[in-house]
Amino acid sequence: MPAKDTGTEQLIKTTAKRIFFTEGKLHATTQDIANAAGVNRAALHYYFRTRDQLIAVVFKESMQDLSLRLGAVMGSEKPLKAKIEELIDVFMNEMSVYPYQETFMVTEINTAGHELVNDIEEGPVDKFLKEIESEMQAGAIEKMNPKHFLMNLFSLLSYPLMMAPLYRQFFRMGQQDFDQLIAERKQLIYKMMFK
Amino acid sequence: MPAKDTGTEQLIKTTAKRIFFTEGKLHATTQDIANAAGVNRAALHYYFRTRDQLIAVVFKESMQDLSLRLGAVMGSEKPLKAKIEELIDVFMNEMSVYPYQETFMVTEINTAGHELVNDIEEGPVDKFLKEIESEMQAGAIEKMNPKHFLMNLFSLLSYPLMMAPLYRQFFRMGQQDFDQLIAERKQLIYKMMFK
Amino acid sequence: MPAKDTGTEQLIKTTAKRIFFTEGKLHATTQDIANAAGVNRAALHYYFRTRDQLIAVVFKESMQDLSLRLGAVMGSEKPLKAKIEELIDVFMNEMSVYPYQETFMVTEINTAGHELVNDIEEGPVDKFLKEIESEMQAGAIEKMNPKHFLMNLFSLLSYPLMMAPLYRQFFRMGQQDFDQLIAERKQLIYKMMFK
Amino acid sequence: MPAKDTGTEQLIKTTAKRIFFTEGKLHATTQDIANAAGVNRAALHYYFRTRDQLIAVVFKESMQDLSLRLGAVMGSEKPLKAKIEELIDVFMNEMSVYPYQETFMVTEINTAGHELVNDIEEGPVDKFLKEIESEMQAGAIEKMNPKHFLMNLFSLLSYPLMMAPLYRQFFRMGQQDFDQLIAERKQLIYKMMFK
DNA sequence: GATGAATGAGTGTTCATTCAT
DNA sequence: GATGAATGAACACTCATTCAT
Repeated sequence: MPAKDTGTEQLIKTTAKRIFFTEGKLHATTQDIANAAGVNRAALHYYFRTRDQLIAVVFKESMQDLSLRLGAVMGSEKPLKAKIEELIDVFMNEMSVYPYQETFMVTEINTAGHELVNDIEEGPVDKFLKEIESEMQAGAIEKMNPKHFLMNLFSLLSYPLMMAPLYRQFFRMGQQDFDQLIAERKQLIYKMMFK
Repeated sequence: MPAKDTGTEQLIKTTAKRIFFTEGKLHATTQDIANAAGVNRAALHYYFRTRDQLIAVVFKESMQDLSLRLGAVMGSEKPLKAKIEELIDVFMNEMSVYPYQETFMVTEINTAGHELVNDIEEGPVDKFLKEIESEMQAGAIEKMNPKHFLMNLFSLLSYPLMMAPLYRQFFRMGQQDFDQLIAERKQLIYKMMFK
Repeated sequence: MPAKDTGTEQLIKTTAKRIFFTEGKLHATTQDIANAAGVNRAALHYYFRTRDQLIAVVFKESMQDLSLRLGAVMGSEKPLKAKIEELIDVFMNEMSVYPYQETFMVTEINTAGHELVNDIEEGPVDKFLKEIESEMQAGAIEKMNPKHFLMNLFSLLSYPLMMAPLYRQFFRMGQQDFDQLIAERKQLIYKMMFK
Repeated sequence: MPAKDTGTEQLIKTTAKRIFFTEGKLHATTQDIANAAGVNRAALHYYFRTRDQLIAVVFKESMQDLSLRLGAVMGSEKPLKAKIEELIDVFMNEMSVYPYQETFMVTEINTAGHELVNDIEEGPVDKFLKEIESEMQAGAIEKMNPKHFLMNLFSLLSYPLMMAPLYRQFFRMGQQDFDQLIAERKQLIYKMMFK
C-alpha cells in the first residue's frame, strides 16, 4: 500500500518559505510555522526531524530553484546583453516575491554549517563566465576577472534591497520615494555593466 | 570622588563587538558574551539592564563610529576622486576588522525596531552628494541620482564580503584564492565608479 | 476521538491548592509545585502558560467553590438561625481543610490585580441580607446595616485562625490548648450573633 | 571616638515601615527600600546584615510599639468600658496610619520563623484579662474565656479592613461608601462587646 | 499520517548579598 | 559610615524535541 500523500509536507515547506522569505520573520519558531500552516508542531518534526533540517531543506530548495531559473537564462542561446537584461528581470522578480530571501541566507550562512550550494550545476555558470570573458575581449565590457562581473551584478541588485530600511532612514525618504528609486535601478545597473 | 571605573563596562562592550562583528556569532547569548569577557552574566545586566539594550548600545556606537569615520572623509577638502579612494580604503579596513558587522546589521534591521541611525549628521552626506552631482555635470561620472552612486559604491564593497561563504562555494574557490579576488576589488571598484 | 485527558492538569491544580492553602507555602515557586506534583516544571507552563495564570485559576476556582457552598446555605429554605449555624459549620470545615486559604487571599489581594470575585451571584447574598434585616426588625438581632452582620460573622470566624501563630505566642498556649480554644468558638460566635 | 550617628539606620527603618505598612508593598525589594530612603542598597546590609533581619527588626519594633501603646491603655486606672473604648480608638488610629501592618504580619507569620512576639510583657495583659473576667462576673459582659473576648475585639476591628478590597467588590460598594461603613464600626463594635 | 502530552536544556532577568575602597 | 562594583543562586519562561497513541 503506497503511502498516501496528504500534501502536509509540501504545505509546511511552502508556509516556511512564506514566513521566512516573504514575511521576513527570520527567527520564526517551529510553533510559528506550525500555526501558520495549520498543523501540529509535532508534524513538523515528523516530516523534517529537526528545525535545522527543515530550514536546510527550505534553504536548499530555494537556492536550487533560483539557480535553476538563473541557469536557464545563462544557458540560453541569446546574446549576452539580452541574457544580462533577463537576469536582472528574473532576479528582481524573485526579490519582489521573496524580499527577505537574501537576508535569510546571510544570517543562515554564518550560523549553521550548511553546505548551502553543493549541488549546483557548473555547466551553465562556466559557459556564462566564458561568454562574459569573450565579450570583454570584444571590448564591450571592461576587462576583469569575469567572476567580478557576476559579483558586481548581484551586488548592485541585492544590497540596496537588503539595506532598504537603513537607506530609507539614511536618505530620509518615504517608502514610496524609495521604491521609485529602486525601480530606477534596473536600467541603471544594466548600463553600468556594459560600456 | 569620581566614580571608580573598573573598565568592565567597556570590556563587555568590546567583547560583544568582537563576538558579534568579528567572530560572527550573531546569536550569541548573554552567557556567551559574559564568558568571553570573563565576567558574571549578571554583570552584563548590571551595566546594560537587558540583552537588547546591550545590543542597541553596541549597535549604535558602531554605527556612529563608522559614520564618523566616513563623514570625516566625505567632509574633507580633497577632490572627489581622492575622497572615493579613501572611502573605499576606510570601508575595507573596517570590514577586515569587523567582517560580520554588516551581516549583524542586516539581521538586526528586521528584528528589533531600532531607530538604527537616527542621529547621523546630514551635513557631510548632503555636501558629498552635491559634490558627486557637480562631478556628474563635469562629465567624470555617469549621470544619475547621486544616491544611486553612493548605493552602488557600498553595494560593490559590501555584498561580496557578506556573501563570501556562498561565493566561495559557488566559484569552488579556496579561502586564499577568494581573499585574493576580494583584494582586487579595491581598484576595480574605484575604476567602476568613474569614467 | 476525544482529547486524551491524562489528569495532569487537574493534578497540578490540586497540588497547587494543597501547597498554597493547606501547607501554607505562600511563596511556593513553580519548581516547588512541579516537584510536589511529580511533573516537569515545563508541564506547568504547558497547561497554564504562566505562574500567575495558574494562581489565578486556583484562586478563582477556590473562591467560586466556597461561594457556591456558602450560597447554597444562604439560599436554602431553613430559618435564619439554622442557616447561620450551618454557615459557621461550612466555614470552619473549609478552614480545617484549607487553613491558609484566607491568608493566601490576603496576600494576593494586595499584589496582583485580580478581579478576585467578579462572577459571584448576587442573588443568594441579597436575599440573605434581606432576611437578616427582617430578623432585625423582629428584634432577634441587634439593629445595624446587615453588611456589618455578615462582616462580623466572618471576622469572628476567620481572624483568630489567621493569627493563630501570633495568638499562641501571645497567650503562651500550646497547639492543643489553642485548638481547644478555637473549637469553643463555634458556639460562642453563634451566641454572639443573636440576642 | 564615639561612632557618629548619621541617622541612616533610623531612616532605613522608618522608610521600610512606610513602604511595608503604609504603602502596602509587601514584596518590596531591598532596592525599593534603599531607593525610597535615598541610600545605597549596600547600606541596608551594612546596618541590618540581611533583608530578613531588617524585616525582623521592623516587625519586632512595630509589634513592641503597638503592644506598648495597647499595654498603656490596658494598664491604666480607668474603668474597663473606658479602656475598651480607648483600645478601639488606638487600634483604629494605628490602622489608619499603617493600614497594611496586619496584612504584612499575616504574610510574615507563615514564611519566616520569626519568634514574632517573644518579649511582650505579660503584666498588663494578664491584669486586663482579669478585669474582663471580673466584669463578666458582674454581668456586664457575656461569660466566656476572656481570651475570646480579646480575640473577638481584634477580629471585629481588623478583619474587615484587611479584607476591604474583597468586601468592596463583594458588596459592590465604592471607596467612599465603604469608608463610611467602616467608620460606623467603631461604635458598633463597642456595643457588641458589652451585652 | 498526525497529534496531544510531556520534557530537558537553556535564556534572559532579578535579587540579596559581599567586598574592596 | 557608606558605596559602586560584581556575583551566585534562583526564577519564570521558551523552545525544539520525543513518544505513546
